[in-house]
Amino acid sequence: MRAGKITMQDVARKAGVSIATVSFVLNKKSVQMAIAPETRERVLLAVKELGYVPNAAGRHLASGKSHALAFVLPSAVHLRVDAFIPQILSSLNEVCHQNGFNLLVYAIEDPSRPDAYMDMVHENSIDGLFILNPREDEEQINALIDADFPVIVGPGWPNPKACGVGFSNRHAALQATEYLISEGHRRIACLNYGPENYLTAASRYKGYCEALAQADIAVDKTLVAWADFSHESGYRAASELLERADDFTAIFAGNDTVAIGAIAALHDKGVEIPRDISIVGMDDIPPSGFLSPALTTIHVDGAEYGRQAGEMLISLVKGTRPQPPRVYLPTRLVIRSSTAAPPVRSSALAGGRFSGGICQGK
Amino acid sequence: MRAGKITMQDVARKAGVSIATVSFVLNKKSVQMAIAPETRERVLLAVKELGYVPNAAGRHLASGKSHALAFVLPSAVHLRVDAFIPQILSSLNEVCHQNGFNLLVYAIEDPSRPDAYMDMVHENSIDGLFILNPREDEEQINALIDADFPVIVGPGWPNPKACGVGFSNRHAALQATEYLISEGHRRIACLNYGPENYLTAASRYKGYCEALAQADIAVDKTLVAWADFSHESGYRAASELLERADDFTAIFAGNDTVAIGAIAALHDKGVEIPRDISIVGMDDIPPSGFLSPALTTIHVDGAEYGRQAGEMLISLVKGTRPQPPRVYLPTRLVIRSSTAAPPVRSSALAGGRFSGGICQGK
DNA sequence: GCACTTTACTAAAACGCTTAAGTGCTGTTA
DNA sequence: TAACAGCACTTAAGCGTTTTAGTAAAGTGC
Repeated sequence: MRAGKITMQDVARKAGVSIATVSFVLNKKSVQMAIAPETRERVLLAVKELGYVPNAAGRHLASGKSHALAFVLPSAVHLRVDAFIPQILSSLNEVCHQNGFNLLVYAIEDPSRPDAYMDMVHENSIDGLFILNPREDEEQINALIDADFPVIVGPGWPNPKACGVGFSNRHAALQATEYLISEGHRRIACLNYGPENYLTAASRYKGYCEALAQADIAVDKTLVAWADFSHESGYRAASELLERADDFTAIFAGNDTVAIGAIAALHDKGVEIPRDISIVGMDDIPPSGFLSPALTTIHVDGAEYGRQAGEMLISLVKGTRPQPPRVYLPTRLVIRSSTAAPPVRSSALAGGRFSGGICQGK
Repeated sequence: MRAGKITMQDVARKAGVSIATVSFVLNKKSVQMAIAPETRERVLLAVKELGYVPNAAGRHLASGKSHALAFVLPSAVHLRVDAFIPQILSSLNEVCHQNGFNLLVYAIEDPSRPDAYMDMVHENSIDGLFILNPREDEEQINALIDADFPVIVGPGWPNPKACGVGFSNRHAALQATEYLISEGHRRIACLNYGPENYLTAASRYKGYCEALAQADIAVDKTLVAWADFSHESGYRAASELLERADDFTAIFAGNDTVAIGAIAALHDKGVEIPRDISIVGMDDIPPSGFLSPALTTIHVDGAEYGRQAGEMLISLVKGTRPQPPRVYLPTRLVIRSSTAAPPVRSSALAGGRFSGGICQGK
């Protein structure tokens, strides 16, 4: 890169000490080695005057630590369209850099090689892994966890040694669907996001079914549609739903992104929201409060998600098991104006765009 | 991490060759060293049988190459709320991994240390840098470019040696504003995104001014508002605009994100879009086509943006100056339903300044 | 004042790879 | 047949750190 590379050797020479001393001064944490204050100052001065910056590769090789963490996403498409992810990424970025870690992003593109990111582990390019929404069949993940490689997964991951952050997708979907039921809806469609083998999507579907079961409503498969991650797919799935059935009064959407697509579809078909059909989403992505109608949804704090994941992972990398090892973030219902009682009874219920109105704790 | 680390030494022993031979076999590009096919097979077999994966730190130290590229964002807030960025990130992710590079993300959080990412360069943690929307006053960037460190900036970067991808913000804003003018609007408000010293926001503002000038319309500062990056700020700025003036018939929004906020504000004030006020955004983020009304905007291919930036950067890292070194991506106007001709009024026929305010209420 | 700990350092061995320079070969050419 | 070139390797010198083991000098206990 730059012509005259400054190494520890240069600093040592300038300060009149050995490179070991420079190293000890720079890694102050190493208390086992006493350094005279006067020497320390001399070294620090030399560092400043020469503009020395430690070389990452040398440090990496000698210490075995890369000072890098990876954020693994289950799908590149998901990253491209879902506004929930950038919030996680943004706070993860903050936590990492504040703690001196670099942040690698790895979005899986090739579904036939879902664990290609493992190379980063085997190459020793990273010190830890935060895997968003892993599929349960990834045996490699358990191998890593069992080998004490720092990994953060979801809190429901079926390995007692695992550490995780997240929220209960099942419970959140239950909350959303229960709310629709409490408003008087009985014919509630379900618009899933992501393929059926996508664990979070499946959990949300499970929550939907559970809510219906609690209210003694049978799940009607003609009211269940599977979108993928995009707005387009939400639009398409909602259109299909409207063609298949004309008697549902509400839609539970697996996330806000497909909900936005669905709203557009309903709008184009002349359906008025919430007068004719109510819709509730999930995630409370940034635009949700600014739609017309503003979207009723389940709020999850994406920034907190990223922050906690980052902090847990860093603690794991430093050798401390985070306490508690599994964190379920609270989710809360935010009632805005995309939901109301079904057509038979008319009632207006709307919340503000910013506050989101009524909160129902978890 | 894993207990029994396999090194080149192990592979060499197993194949009955020296570690240099293993290295030459693995880095097939190095044609300068001839290897007998039979030996090559033996080495490859040993690699496979032992499950050898090269160690990133060793390779990095010896070669001076980190095999990592960094994507630098000017603001963490921008990342958090702007849906345009994930599209760039997603395709950048793809290009990087296909070419054997890791992708680091660095969003600047602390505006007082805007060049903190430079540490990654000086530490030699990265082989190249893609800086999205850098501020022109970052002298460090020119220092890097002059020192032949691989950097991709915007195509308008004022350094003849610089390589860049992007699109003309000025021209795109011009396109958008010209369209409003061609529809008959004369009183056009401008809702900038980002602070005034944010280069892209300033360029878009410039394009707006230019379009007005071409049509002999004076820029009226009471019709110019500065939001930041978020939907909220767009909402607030549009509200202020409505309070300050009641005679504008269109809004040019600096990006779709603030446009979404503005639409919500107009909606809440009882303004109907596009009947009372037209609005045009910029970027064509994924939800824009699914809003009600669907947003007229300037389309930019975010995925192509990321892909080209990635490819150019990789070519630079490999020592080849990309041809052409500066790419302006096309932008095109996408007309949806948030724009129309201004409300018909007698004074509209006269042209010039309007005396009568338009009916904005109901 | 002798053995001892403590203090403040240094020497040098890793860490795992790349790569320039060298080493025997066999085959070719003058 | 000597000189040389090409082939298929190996040797070994780094790359820039960290860290263990060691050492000289000063301090402490009795």
